Amino acid sequence: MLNKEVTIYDLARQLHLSTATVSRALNNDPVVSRKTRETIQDFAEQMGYQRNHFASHLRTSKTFMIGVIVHALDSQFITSALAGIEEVATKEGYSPIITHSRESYQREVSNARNLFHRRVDGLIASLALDTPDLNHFDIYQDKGVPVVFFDRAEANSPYTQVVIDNYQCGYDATRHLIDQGCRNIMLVTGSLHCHAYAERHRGYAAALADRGIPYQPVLTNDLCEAGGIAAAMQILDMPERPDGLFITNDFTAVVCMQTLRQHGIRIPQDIAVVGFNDDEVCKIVEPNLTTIRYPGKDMGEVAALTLIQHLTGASNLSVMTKIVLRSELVVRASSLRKQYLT
Amino acid sequence: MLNKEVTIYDLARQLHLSTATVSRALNNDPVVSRKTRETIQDFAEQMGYQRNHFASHLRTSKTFMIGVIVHALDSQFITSALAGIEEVATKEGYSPIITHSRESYQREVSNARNLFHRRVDGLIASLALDTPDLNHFDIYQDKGVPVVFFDRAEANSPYTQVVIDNYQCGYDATRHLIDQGCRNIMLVTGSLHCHAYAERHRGYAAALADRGIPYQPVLTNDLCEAGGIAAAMQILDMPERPDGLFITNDFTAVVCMQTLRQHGIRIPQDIAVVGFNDDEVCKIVEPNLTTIRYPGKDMGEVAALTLIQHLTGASNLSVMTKIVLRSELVVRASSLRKQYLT
DNA sequence: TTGTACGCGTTATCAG
DNA sequence: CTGATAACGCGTACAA
Repeated sequence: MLNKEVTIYDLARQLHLSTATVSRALNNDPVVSRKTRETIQDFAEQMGYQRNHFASHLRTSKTFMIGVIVHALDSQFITSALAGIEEVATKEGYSPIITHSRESYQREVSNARNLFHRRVDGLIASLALDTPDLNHFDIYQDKGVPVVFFDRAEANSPYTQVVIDNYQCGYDATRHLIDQGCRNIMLVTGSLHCHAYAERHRGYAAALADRGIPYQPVLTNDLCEAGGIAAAMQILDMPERPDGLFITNDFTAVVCMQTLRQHGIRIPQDIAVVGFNDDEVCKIVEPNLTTIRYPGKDMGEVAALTLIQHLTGASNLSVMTKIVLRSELVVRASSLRKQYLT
Repeated sequence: MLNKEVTIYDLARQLHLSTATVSRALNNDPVVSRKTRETIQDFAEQMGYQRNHFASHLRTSKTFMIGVIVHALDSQFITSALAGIEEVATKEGYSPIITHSRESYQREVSNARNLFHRRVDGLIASLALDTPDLNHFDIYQDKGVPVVFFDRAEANSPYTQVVIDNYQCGYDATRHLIDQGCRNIMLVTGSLHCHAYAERHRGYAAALADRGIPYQPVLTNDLCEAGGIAAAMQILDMPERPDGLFITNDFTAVVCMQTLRQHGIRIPQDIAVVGFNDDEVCKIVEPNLTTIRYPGKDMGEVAALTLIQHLTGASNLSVMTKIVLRSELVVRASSLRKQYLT
């Protein structure tokens, strides 16, 4: 149990070499003769030597840890992104420390501090809904620890962001509904203080304006199960119901759609629906949900790779302000209303 | 950018005290006079001092990091468990390092090594499907680093496990199908080498035996989307189709069910279906899926709490071999076949 | 190509 | 109650 750890001292002593040589050999420093290097490496292996990262990092101040802050864990998009981050990071010899703000600015701040405390080499973050500013990342900026935002980022910040073109997505989704004959299209989305949602909203409004279609007041809510039901109930209560819905979250869209159907609304004949993310549930719900494909895994991979390449000096984050990934409209039955029009 | 870190030396020098006193004060050691302690703490705060965990842990060999190995990230059950782990760990001052074996024994081994390397204070793990033994955890055992398994654990191991009663779940699900008039019940599940699946299978067989119903050959597959489709196709090809299906994964069950329906099978009239996990999709698919509720978040919380209490000495893992959480059958439309029987 | 010796920031031991 | 000092294990000038 309390087996003393094997250290480079032990190796050095038993091999009648100096710790310096051992250290160099273990780091594969070519300055050490190939033969000596191999002898040392083999012996280390055999002795069950394991580098003590703490001592090592105390010297080098590199931790090979990457901090991650996500705003949620119950979203398929986010967990895909995490899978991407984990995969790339592990391959490159970094370990991600994942924290979770649960959409709380306060927890986001404390996570940021905590990770900084732990001396992560870099940070990947997606903002909480109510995050008003980026001041809690100043410590990173000040100390030159790179930060990459993904998904939820602020518009103008000195940090690199990996995102999709939310404006275009909003435009495309809305345009598609218009093309399907909708003239009274309602947007159900998250807080417009969040830049991503604001952009989708801007795209929505632009698509309407381009066709001279009147703008509808927007419904904002938490985009959870309750939000979907609430949206449906509000729509049912409206004197003049919309004929198209663009809901910027698949799960909420699905719940909303089902609630509407339970009250006799036909999808897509009465109301066409478009979601956002392309979660698996889109292909399960009846009718299958039209949505925007949002490549979570790719986004995680790109964010991690970008950060790590910066850390290894292979590239430089400061020249890149924004990386935009491909996203696209995926048309399924829930929005194909045109065929039913007389 | 290259602001030199504030260290206890800086504090000591400026306060005309020794580093020993400063260190003690920062750890709130009551041996230091209250007044001195406060002076030091205030000054540290004001100077923006931050403890260097690496130096500290080099001395104490405590890292306040918990390793986590999961077999998947694309499962709602697992991400709920992760949320539970993250929440408890953070509250207790620990940071989880999450790794992902993607159902690969090899990656599980390398994750285990890597986390051990990083000197985590403890480990929480759920095994990959094809993990043949627990030898890769011997290093933890040898060094006295506690390990807790959850969800996927081995039957007889010296490690504490947090699980549900998979035998009982299998029994209850099967019994329910029998009660609904099914007499030809097929089990679709993951590899029976995995203890959890083996237990569900044992429960299934026992329920059949108790009622003298013939046992059906079991269909095992990867319990993914393709697995659901494959299972459906096999069933469609059978000369004598089952009238009940117990599929030990909701998503697979849903896909299977939909494929069957596309081929004219009525659910539950022709075939009643029961899933496993109680993912959100159960309430979205038509008909709603009967399933076993598997409390992911609770399981994560319990696993983390158990581990941390052991670490803090508040309890002792070695006396607990197994913690069984509550699980239950949730009946929905997909299995209510009795009403249709003449 | 290898060795010597010091420093990284803390905590622990011992002595005051 | 406080101080001096030796570890902890590693990496790296500098010297040989």
